[in-house]
Amino acid sequence: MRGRDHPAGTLTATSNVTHAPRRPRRSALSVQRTTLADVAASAGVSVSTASLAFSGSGPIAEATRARVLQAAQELGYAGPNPLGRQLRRGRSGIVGVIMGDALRRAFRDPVAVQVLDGLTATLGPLGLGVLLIPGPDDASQPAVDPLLSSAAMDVAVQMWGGTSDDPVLEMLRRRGTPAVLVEGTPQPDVAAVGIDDHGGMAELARHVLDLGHTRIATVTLPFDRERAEGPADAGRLAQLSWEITRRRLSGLTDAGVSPTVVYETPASLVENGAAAGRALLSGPDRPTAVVCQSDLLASGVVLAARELGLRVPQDVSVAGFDGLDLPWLAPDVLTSVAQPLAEKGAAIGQAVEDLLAGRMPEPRVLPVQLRVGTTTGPVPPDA
Amino acid sequence: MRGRDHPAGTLTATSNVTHAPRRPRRSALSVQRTTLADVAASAGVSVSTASLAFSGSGPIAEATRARVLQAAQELGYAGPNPLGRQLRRGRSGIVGVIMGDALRRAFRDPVAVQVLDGLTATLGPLGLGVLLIPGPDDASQPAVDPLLSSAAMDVAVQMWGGTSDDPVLEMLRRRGTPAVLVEGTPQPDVAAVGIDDHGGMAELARHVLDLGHTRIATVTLPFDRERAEGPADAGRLAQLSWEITRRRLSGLTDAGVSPTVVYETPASLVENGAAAGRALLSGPDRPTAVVCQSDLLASGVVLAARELGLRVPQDVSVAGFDGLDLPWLAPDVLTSVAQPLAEKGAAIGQAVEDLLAGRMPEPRVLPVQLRVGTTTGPVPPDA
DNA sequence: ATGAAAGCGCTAACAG
DNA sequence: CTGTTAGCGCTTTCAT
Repeated sequence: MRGRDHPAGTLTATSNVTHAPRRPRRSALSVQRTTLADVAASAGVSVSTASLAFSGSGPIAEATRARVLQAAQELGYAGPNPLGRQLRRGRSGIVGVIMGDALRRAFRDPVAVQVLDGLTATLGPLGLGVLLIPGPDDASQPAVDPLLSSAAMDVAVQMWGGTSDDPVLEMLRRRGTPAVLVEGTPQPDVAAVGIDDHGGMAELARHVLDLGHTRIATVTLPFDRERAEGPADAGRLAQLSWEITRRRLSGLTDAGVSPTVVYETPASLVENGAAAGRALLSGPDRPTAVVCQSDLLASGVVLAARELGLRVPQDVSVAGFDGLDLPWLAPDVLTSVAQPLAEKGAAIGQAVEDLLAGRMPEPRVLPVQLRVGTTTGPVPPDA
Repeated sequence: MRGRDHPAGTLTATSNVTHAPRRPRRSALSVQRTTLADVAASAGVSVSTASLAFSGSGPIAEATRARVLQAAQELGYAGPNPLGRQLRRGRSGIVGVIMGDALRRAFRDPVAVQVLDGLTATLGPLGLGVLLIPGPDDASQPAVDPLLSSAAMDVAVQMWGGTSDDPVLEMLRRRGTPAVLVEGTPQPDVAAVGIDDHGGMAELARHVLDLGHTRIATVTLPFDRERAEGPADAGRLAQLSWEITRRRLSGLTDAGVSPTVVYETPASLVENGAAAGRALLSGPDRPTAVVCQSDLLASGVVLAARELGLRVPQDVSVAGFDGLDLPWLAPDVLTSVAQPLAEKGAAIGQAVEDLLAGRMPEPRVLPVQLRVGTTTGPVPPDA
């Protein structure tokens, strides 16, 4: 009883006798929208019955339903106002998807796009919609998008999520919004979907080692919100906070590769790979193999190699991660580790469904597969 | 005066004596969420004052606000529940964006992505979020996504929208949702943003004509939801219902080009362009120039030409539309008509803002610019 | 099968 | 500057 008791006599006094009858103020956009009450009145039934006619839940005589629908038709009523329904049900039907990056970059990454596609395909039939929430742009921007703190959403999905003290996760916890973390650090209160980054990268590493390479450089995904660019020294390596980057890197080193250079990029795009490629391949002591943490980065390195007149794989081997189809790299086919992107999206969708049903789903780790293309070959004899 | 609690004796007649006190049923997800009323009680102020403390609208003593915020902090209250706020305000803060295609395809189109990026950049500061709504996949699917009829949104944006009897627009009208139509047929009740397709394509046509070409084929965007593929005969041409396709086509013909073939594609993607290119360039009497309605289609044609051993532009000229940066086509640079993509997104955002303010914005037609690259050249002497 | 009542959580108009 | 009151539009018991 949150404070609204009145002494008996006061009721009339405090009641709205003194208030002039208020004109309901409406949006300028819509002239007095029709409500379910209007429809019910017009059909000569109660609001609750009219509600039944639309929701289909609960018993209602076919004739009555028809009458209600008829009345709705006549009044141009397009169905229950979602806002009222949402408040009543305590559900918005919205899944917030926090992209792993600023949208302009995120959408250029086929990995993000294909996962998002798989996700929407799963969510659509559930009647759930996707609200796009931009991820961290760079460290100069606020850490969490305002939408994250104010938008209505039943569940949030963080695409390649961050660390355990990630401000995004903090905010979601505060709001009590259940979350699915994709490619992040597992946490007890958050559902997790990921792939076997470590295993996949280790397999790729063994492939490259088997070819005889020893001077192997690696080009990585961003380390953190700083998004630095260039070779990472020990100090910088210690700061590596993005889990996906860390796991792929440790897959490589755990398989026995000691990279000559760990080259950090600010984003997983072709141009960043090209920049890395130019830096790595134009100096002295260039590596005979460059293992990249994404296909986009790898294709940039291939482009840079071509630019520098180096033959792939005769002069330098290049490998990526993700297993994208990159026809424009033709005639080359990238050696890569394929991850099941659509399945990943579907798995996220299932996790969302579970959370909505009040269940915490088991962490999912999807398998990956080494796919040898034409961009890796034996170490050059003169190297 | 609906159902508050009153001192036992007074209102017993009208009150719910017969009703057992109900346990409020909550989502299984959240254990009894804190509300503004709880915070207000804890801070010793009224709910409305507490509301003021959060919204910042209206006068409130600094000390009071601090006390409320403090109480919120202690109770772990993350701010007003958006559902309640939305119902009360009659606004959801959501802009539904109906993509021009199934998401998996839409996201592969840099045009859609860059416009979407420009749009979100404008909408973000306005506190508006983007709800993704898939567009029509093909004719076998339902014409409008269920989200369109049930999701809460204040405004809808239809990306390269359809015809005047478009089922999407019909639905939005029924719901009374204001809409922005991008690249569609102008309509009195809908805001319009587009580019000068006709003029741009005409300019491109003149460029090609000036180079001496006469056997000119054109590769077009989809005609309608059917998404047929192949040369369009007169009958098919009469069915052309997507405005953007029509305008770009008429820009070409109005400039004096009579295409040898009008080749319709099911989507604006590289592979569709490649398929068209193979079809157009491998037969006899092949055109000396192929003018495409998008850069993605054009780059597919270039790839097909290379595949067939044809030199671009010595053997065949290829032109596109959009002005995308396609580095992987290197060393070629596509001749194209550049459209201002980010500005387009921003213009859409402004239209949304206007509609929300109850104003119908003037139709916007953004300028385009011919950009001559390396893929168009003089007609081959032997042709 | 239908109706009455309650109330989801919030903001805004108004009075003081 | 603060509190009171009303009610956004709907769904859901519960009683009939």
